[in-house]
Amino acid sequence: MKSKYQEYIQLNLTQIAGDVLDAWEKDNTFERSITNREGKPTFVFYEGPPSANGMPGIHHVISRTLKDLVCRYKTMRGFQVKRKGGWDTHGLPVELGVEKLLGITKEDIGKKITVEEYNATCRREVLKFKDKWDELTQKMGYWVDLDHPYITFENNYIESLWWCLKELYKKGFLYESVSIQPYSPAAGTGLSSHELNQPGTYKDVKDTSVVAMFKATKNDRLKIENADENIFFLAWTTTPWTLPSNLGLTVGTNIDYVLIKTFNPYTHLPVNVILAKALINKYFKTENENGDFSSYDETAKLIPWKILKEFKGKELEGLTYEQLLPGEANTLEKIREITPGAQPFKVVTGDFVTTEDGTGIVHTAPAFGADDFKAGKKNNLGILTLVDKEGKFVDGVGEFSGRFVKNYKDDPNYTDVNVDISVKLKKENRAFKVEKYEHNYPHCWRTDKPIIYYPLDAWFIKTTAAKERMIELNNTINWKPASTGTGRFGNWLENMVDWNLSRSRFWGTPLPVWRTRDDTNHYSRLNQPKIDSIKIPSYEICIGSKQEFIECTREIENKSQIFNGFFVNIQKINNDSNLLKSILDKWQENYDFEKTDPYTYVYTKELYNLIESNQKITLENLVDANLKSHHLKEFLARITENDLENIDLHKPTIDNIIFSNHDGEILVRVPDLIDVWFDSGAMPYAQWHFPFENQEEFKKNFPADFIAEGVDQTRGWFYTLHVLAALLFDSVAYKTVVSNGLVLDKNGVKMSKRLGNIVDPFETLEIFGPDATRWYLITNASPWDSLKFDLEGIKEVQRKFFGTLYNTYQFFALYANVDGFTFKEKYIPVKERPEIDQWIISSLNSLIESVTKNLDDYEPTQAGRAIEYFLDEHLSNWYVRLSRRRFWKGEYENDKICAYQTLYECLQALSMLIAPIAPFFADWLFTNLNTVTKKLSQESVHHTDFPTTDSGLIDMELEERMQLAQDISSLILSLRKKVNLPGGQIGIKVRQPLQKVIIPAIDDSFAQKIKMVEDIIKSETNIKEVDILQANNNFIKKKAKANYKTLGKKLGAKMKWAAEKIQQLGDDDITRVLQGDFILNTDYEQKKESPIIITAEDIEVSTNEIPGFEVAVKGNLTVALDIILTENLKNEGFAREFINRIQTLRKEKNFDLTDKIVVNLVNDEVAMLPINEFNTYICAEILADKLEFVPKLVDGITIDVNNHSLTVTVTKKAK
RNA sequence: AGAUCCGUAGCUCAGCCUGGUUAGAGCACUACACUGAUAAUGUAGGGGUCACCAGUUCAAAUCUGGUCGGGUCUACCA
Repeated sequence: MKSKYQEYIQLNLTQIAGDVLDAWEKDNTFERSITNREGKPTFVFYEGPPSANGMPGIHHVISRTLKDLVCRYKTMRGFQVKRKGGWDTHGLPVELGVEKLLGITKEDIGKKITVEEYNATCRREVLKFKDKWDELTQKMGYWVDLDHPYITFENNYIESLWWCLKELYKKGFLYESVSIQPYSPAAGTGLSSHELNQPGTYKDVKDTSVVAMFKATKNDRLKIENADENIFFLAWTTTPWTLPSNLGLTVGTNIDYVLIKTFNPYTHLPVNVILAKALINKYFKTENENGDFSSYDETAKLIPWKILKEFKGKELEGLTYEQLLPGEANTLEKIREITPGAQPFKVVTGDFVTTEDGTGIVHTAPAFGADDFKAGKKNNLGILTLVDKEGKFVDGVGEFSGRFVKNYKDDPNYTDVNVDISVKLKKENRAFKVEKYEHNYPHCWRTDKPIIYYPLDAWFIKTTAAKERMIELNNTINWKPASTGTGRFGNWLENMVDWNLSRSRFWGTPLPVWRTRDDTNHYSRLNQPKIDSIKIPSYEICIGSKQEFIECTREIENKSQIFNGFFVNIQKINNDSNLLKSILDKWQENYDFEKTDPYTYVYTKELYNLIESNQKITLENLVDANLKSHHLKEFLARITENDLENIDLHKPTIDNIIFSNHDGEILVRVPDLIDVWFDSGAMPYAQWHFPFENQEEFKKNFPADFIAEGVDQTRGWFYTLHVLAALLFDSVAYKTVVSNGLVLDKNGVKMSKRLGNIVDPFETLEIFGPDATRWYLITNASPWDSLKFDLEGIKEVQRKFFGTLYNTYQFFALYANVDGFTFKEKYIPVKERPEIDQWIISSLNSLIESVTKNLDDYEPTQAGRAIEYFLDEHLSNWYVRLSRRRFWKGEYENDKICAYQTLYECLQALSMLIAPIAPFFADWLFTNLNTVTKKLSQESVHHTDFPTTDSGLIDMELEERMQLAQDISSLILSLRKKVNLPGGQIGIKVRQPLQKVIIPAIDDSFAQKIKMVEDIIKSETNIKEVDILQANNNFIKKKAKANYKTLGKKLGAKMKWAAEKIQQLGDDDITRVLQGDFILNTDYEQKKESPIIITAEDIEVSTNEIPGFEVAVKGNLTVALDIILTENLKNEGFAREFINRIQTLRKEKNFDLTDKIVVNLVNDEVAMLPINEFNTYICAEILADKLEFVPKLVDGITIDVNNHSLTVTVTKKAK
């Protein structure tokens, strides 16, 4: 045990952190903080996995500080808080990084580089910066288990994901469907929403837009005089290339439409058009309404128009129209070939229609828009995809066939087909307005070409099936801030769509669905999408575990079917193509595929071709050719138990696994991978390899009590966690979620590598230390507000908060070491200590209460600010300042011990209170204190219990009194500064004692309060007496002010008048108001008004005038200072000034605090009187044994006391 | 385009929920003081159209509606 408190020369936060970190590592402090709490209730925290293929930034420090502080706090509150780390390792960012590294594009994968090599690179690259992350984690003091993290690419992890998927599959929540997705014809690939949200993808472009005229077919409902013929629906589009694929027009049910008689501005033919009433102004000039039709010709500038009729959208529903751009490829027959029974070319209703743009009638091409697709499906419009995957028109679209809808090939001679379409429509009297339109349109970030929306096959999770339940569950979640939960997240849930799960990529969790060749698949290869959703082909299995590779059982048509798993040796097939050929030959002998099975025929022929031309054969080729497992037995190996351990569940290994059913039909895996968000959303289960292992562990750790991430995860991780918990376990995944805001640079701009305004977290931690950095991040702004990160702010925290705390400790250590205080004396009950001790302990307990409440509420900013306030305003600037003398004066007896015990308690409590936010400094402070006193058995502050409030020690009245003392002292000091002395001198130094201060009391209790703190005021301001003027004196003048709150309610409009009146009330009137009723409008009878009666509660009384004194006022507090300096006071002032000079000399000479000294002065008339008069006092202050005047001094030093020179010697007395 | 957060002193933020009197802190700046905690501290000063507009009200930084600016998320935009 040390007997002395460690003292330091200078505060070095970085060094403290380093030392403490070493100690933590040596003592396994983190591990023990968890094992210590074995058997205690658990507090469950989930770590959102970061991706380690990028460097950590300062913004990671904030969310991790937040997570860490909550976990540390809960640990100190007695919970066991396990924190498993994790790594997000799949996904696009990783793939893109690797592609950049290898200098390849997606198309090269499988060609220039094998999938195997590619994935191996991803696996290697993904944890590239793991060391850096681990370093950051440690240096910033983030306690998380780095030794047993979950890693999303590990087999066990993937297996759990598969279990989840199979559960969803069994419930019918996992389905395949065609959907309209962003697609880049230039790159030949679909794009994820993530890719679409890369910076710079949305660009303002000018496109040719056209308002097309769809001619209505004759119909009774449209039978209108003079308008039976030539009725057109106007519909606007910015993508004229979608017009040949048009199959419907969508109107809004409740939108008002009008039928207008006018002329086509291009052809000048009389037409009647239908559009939304709200949009008339867009196409017609008001002044031309009901213009002259008869004189109109093509030279006329003004086009007359008039409204013939109005409809609601509902009334238009079901009307039909003539196809706009008929061709061979889009005849009704063709449409019905693809979508049997389709009823296209009619008006339907949809809630997505607005009157913001266009005409209020939406041109609907189901293949090229998600809304269109939905509308098409709902109304049986059919589907037409007259543009192929390269982005050009297919055959049979007349003169447009073969033309690219945008310039995808960088053809210098490209002419815009959209313009040509518009021209054609103009000529045919089918265009009402053609113009360039500037809008924001997404582009493929890789090729910089505009994307199109295109139907693609995809797998979905049917989140919409549980929408209501998910909203219900969300309402039980504690969101910080609440608005994110109800707003951003709640809204998102309300507008939920099914989760598009599939990704056509290479590095990710494979979708574990195997199926037989089915003809619908061929559809898509023939460039037509499947329309039937949720259609399960006859043989399809979803694999939920590795075990099922050996054998998977599935109920099909009420029969249990067994599927066996095999490895396919593709290499052998390719090496031994003769063997394959002979198998094919033998099989073909017995069948005439050309007649019985045209698909098999086509694909068998293709397979022969491949063999003959010595090209690579894939598994797909074999399955297409309809080969069965018994045909291929030479190339297959049954999967056994022994294999299971080593199967890599990634591509391409997994794609070489097939299943066969009892007929030998082969099932191959569908090519998709799953969205990486599924990886992270399933971490509650997958991190434990649930349900294959750790079932108990899982139960104890689900759902989470708390998670926290950036607000950008709201629709990312927070959403996927929520979806999976709701669908799989009908539960929330987390009870509290804190979403923190962004970290911006000091100018409020988002940090990005591009702008070079990134703050390096390592450098920051190195320079300022982790504690100051964490404290700054937490207290500067609420976690959910975006934070303008400024290093100056950390500096301020360092100096102001940690500097002050360090100084306070240093002060304590200095004197405690002198006096040998080690808390060995009996504990003195707080109630028996001096009032100032009781006060600071009361404040401390109030602080504990507030910190606890705020941390329980996940409001760390408030907690931190409360601690700052306490330390600065209460402990340092008041308690220590006022108590200073108690520490260094007098004997080591009761009062001094009280002071030590009190300050010690405050420091110890502070070390605990700040422990969650500033873990290193807290432990440093705690250990410095505790190694000497051994008050607590724990070796680390993080193993202690968080302080609890002792409400018996809180004395609100005392705290109020002390506040009063502080305010009064502050007023007196300001008066001292202000007063003018006769000699022209401004201000009186605090060292110069003054006789008295006068404080008028509004009432008796106020007087009583001041009385109780008068000693403090006297010593703090160096004043001899405090004169309290009782309430009922005649000396002071009262002033009244209206209480707007109470009076406002009573008086309303008369308030202003009353306020002025009250302002003017004299002393007597005020007294009467205070004593009872008072009528403000004395002339109410004359004016026939009702009397305005005011009572004590309606006015606030203050005194701001004391005749003959200079006064200072703050609120209802007034002080007046007596500034007359008597000889006696002057002498004392002189003595104190002299003390100050000697003390400075002591310090300059580096004497110890306890050194006794001898002081000699050269005889001096001026100094003689005061110094002799206060000799004893001076000696006590400066620790002098002797203070004498002598005639002459050798080596004397000249000092200046109140503008008077003195020669002195100060010598240390031999011990 | 929708949702959401933000806009108060040169800077960082309180105050807004629950309307009320002269809108507060800290930093920075200036001056003066204090001093055995001293790279600390105190006092004073300058510095604000509380983004803008309208409304409700006796009274608006605060409540309501809108506009503008900034951030973020989401998006399928005809």
